[in-house]
Amino acid sequence: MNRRARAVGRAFFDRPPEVVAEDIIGCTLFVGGCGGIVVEAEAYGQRDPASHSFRGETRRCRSMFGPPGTVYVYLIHGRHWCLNLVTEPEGTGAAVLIRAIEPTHGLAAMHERRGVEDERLLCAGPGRLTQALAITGALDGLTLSRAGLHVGAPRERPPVARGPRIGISAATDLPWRIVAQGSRFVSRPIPRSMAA
DNA sequence: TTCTCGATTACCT
DNA sequence: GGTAATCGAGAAT
Repeated sequence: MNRRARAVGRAFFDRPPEVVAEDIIGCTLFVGGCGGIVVEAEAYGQRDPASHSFRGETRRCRSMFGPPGTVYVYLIHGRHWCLNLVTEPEGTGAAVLIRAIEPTHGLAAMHERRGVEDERLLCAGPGRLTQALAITGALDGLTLSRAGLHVGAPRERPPVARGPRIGISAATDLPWRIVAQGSRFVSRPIPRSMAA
């Protein structure tokens, strides 16, 4: 890529999470000169028992109830940060979890932060992605622009596949995990038997 | 105040 | 394949 993609507007996030999760596949995501192409995302909706917002607004998930385009970053298992982007309907705790990108820019910095040689393992997983991009809880609650996050519209929309979300114990029947079909940079492929 | 467990990852067998 | 690491949020007491 020789030129930055046009940034998506607030309207991009003014849609339900399952729609944003699908449309963000193929978009570019950059932070501080590092980033790449989004290849995996999950939707978390209102009244979704797998979502942090299911039990209402708490100190941790307060950012999920902010306006669409708000950044929600939380710590999981005491060591990994996970990056979410809030969608509409505003105030209901709907968001999209960015799980993996195909790294294209700032590879040296990302390799250094991750400490791995294999390019495929740089950003394949929510915790790996945030480590590679140096995203922490300091960004929680900020808008995309204030957080220094740049989401760009895709040049072309890749074919996607849907399947059940990973690592949850509730609402496992919803096919709200979206991946770029055939990408080797996803955290794990969707089993053919579970594809929706 | 204490206890339990998690939208994960890396390392070990 | 199994499991330790590690710590904060939320539930339970």
